Parts: sequence; structure tokens; C-alpha cells
Amino acid sequence: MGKTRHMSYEPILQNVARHIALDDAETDLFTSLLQPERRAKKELILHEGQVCKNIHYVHSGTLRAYYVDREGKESTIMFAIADWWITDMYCFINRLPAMLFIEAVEDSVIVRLNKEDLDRLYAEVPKFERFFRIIMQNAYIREQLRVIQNLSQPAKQRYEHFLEKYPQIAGKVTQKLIASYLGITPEFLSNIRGRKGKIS
Amino acid sequence: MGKTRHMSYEPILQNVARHIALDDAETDLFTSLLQPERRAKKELILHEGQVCKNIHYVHSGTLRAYYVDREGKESTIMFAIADWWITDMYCFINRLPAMLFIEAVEDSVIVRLNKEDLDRLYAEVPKFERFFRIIMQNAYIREQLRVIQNLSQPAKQRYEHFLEKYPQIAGKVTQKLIASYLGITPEFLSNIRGRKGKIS
DNA sequence: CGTCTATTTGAATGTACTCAAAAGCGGTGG
DNA sequence: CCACCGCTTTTGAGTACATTCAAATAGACG
Repeated sequence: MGKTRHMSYEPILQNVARHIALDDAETDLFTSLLQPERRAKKELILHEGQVCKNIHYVHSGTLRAYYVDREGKESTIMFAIADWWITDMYCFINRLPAMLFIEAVEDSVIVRLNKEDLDRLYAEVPKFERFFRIIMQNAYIREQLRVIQNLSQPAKQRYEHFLEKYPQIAGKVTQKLIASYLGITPEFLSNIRGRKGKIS
Repeated sequence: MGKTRHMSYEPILQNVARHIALDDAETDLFTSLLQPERRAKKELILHEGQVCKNIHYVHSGTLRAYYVDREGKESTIMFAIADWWITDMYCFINRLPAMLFIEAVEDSVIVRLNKEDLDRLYAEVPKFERFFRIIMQNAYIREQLRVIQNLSQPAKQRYEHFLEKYPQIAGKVTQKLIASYLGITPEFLSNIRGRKGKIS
């Protein structure tokens, strides 16, 4: 899939407006740097090893970022649904080959912003430093809460916490993917779910 | 322990200077908002339940942030050595009662900056948005790499990775604390270390 | 020197994984 | 519209990784 013609920048502008106020010229500059794209289910947005040049805003659909270790085991690092930002941040910032894959879990429309353009944006509209400061801050907090969960809770509680915290994601992805996000096998997740309401 | 008179702001200014350039007036404003403090080994910098008003720069020494679950089990969320920033970010940003404890692992000198002053700094010297954008970005990346480790590696590899990545921390904290950072029991960490060079 | 805590060691247990096979479900082509 | 194919989910047996509890040993600090 490729370019999209019929989509609105309203959602991404709303997303930005939640943290900073742009005038018309700034809005025009910002939108001129954006590249909307359609991605079909299972299509890769980023492949491990390929230099990660873009950060993506999810306009609609669902993406996931995952890591594949030497034995081929996949670990889902994050999901991103509508109105989220996603990239392989480490490699994006340092202009390095990606360590993650990012794929569309369902048909999605994303908005691409590349590193050069983002740096230009920081230079020309310093308010965006604030915007991404807040985005990074929230991302950091999310990951820290996840680390707390992972360290302090057993698998069953982590699963229930995930369902509570991300019901929309839970509704759109398979159990296999949830298992790989929780750091357990699909078999074991099934086991956990099985003994949900059972005695003992 | 309390106020410190004989310490230099050089390290923290160097830390800031790595990302943004301040003129004399900006430097004066910034340093006027800082509160240096000494903390003895085992002293708490933040207690769970207490509103988290400050972010801390570590001038010297070592701190750790940890979570205590209902059963009383401690999980170390992060260590901070000289030149690192630390706080309970979720509660700091949202002005909420802390979910974490932060304590001095050894005698330390820290520099406190409170939320009101930080907000004032953002307003008066917008460059600090950039500075903390980078700090948050690095913190996010660190946590994400940690999540990848936790999901994809067994305990032994996580331990070896920790020793490689943070040799200075490893040298200053007990095995018990490293175990609680890795999410395993001290007994099991001892076990892992025991069979280091052994046959099978 | 004595006390307190960290570390080690070991046995018994539990949590989660592997492997294998069956059952369920969704999409696709005839 | 049905039948088939591929993938996900379930189930179960056997195993491995990690925990708990207990006790002995070693280190750190006043």
C-alpha cells in the first residue's frame, strides 16, 4: 500500500494541540513535513537492520513493535493504536539500524515524520521541543510502570492488568501477541485464561 | 543530614551544557532554583505516599528507587549514580503521592529541583524544554531496552548484561539489590553466580 | 568482640516452558 | 455456499527455571 489522498490531518493536529498552540504558519510548516501512508494488515513499517529514519503517528488501525532474539523468539515491545506515536526510539535518535520490527496488526493509516524534518521543526518551531518533551515523558512513565508490573506481578495479574489498562488493544490483537507482550508463551496464557472462574 | 555549603554546581552545569547553552543570567536563574542536600546511607529521599514534589540530580553517591508490593516484596526500579537524574516521574508530573521509595544506597550529595521551579524554568528559559526532552528521551530509551532484556533473556543473561552495562553500579550495590533490580531472589542470583565457571 | 545483615547452600515446591496433538476459526477459492 | 487450508487456541504430559523456607557461613560496622 502507498500514499493516501483522502485523509484529514485533524487528529494529529488535535494531538499536538493538546500540548502546544500553533499559529497558521506553524501548522502549515508542520503538515508540510508529514507523509500519510496506508499499510495493509501484516505489512512491515520498519524492518530490523534497516536504518530507522521515521517516527509514526497512528491515524487509524493498530501497529506493533517487536524484537526477535537469536533463537527467533518474538517479544512485543509496544502496541500503538489510533492517536499514538511509535518508532524504534533508540535507533531513530541515533540514526542506527533498527533492532525492532514494526508491523501493521490490521489495515492502518499512519503519518510519517522523518528525523531531518523533526530536527528542522525543533529549530524553526521550538514549541515542538515542549511537545516531544511531553510525549517522551509519557512514554518513559508508561515503560516505567510496565517494568514495575513485570517485576512485581506474576503472569496472571499482568494479564488482568493489561486487559484493564488497554481494553481497546486487547480487543484488536490475538492472544499470541498479548502473550508475547507479557513475556509468556501463548500456551501458558491460554492456561491462565482457562482457569479464570474455576474453583481453585 | 541537611544543607550542604561546600559543593560546586560545576557538574550539574556541565550536565546541562551537554545539551543546551546557557548565558550568565540563565545560569544564575537556574542555580538559584537548586537545593543541594546531603543524604546519609539508608536515608530516604522520598517515601511512598508522600507527594513527590522534586526531581533530583545526583552530585555524588548512589540512590535507588524501589517499589514495595502488598506482600512487602521490594523491586528496584532504577539506580542513579553521579550525574544521573532521578524521581518518581509519574507522581512528580501529576503531583500525586509517590508509589516509589527513593533512598541513598551510600552517603550522597543530591541537588533538588521542585515542580513549581521547573515549570517556572520552562516558562522563562524555554531551552530547558529541549534539555528535559533529551533527558526524558534517554530515560525512555533506557527503560525500553530494559523491557527488551526482561522479555527476551533468562535471568543469567540479564545479570551478565547488567554487569557489562552498569559496572559502576554493580560495584557499589549489594547482590540483594541487583537481584531486586533483575526481578529474581537473592538466593537465585547467588546460585547463578555460583555456577559461573563450573562444568555444566 | 558481638550483632546485624548479606550471601551461600540445599531440599521441597511452584510457576512457566517445551513438545505434541487436537480443536476452533477465519479467509479463500472452487 | 461450502470445503479446505493455515493459523490460533486449547489441552496435557514431562521438564526446567525460579521460588520458598531453613540453616550455615561470611562480612561489615559499631
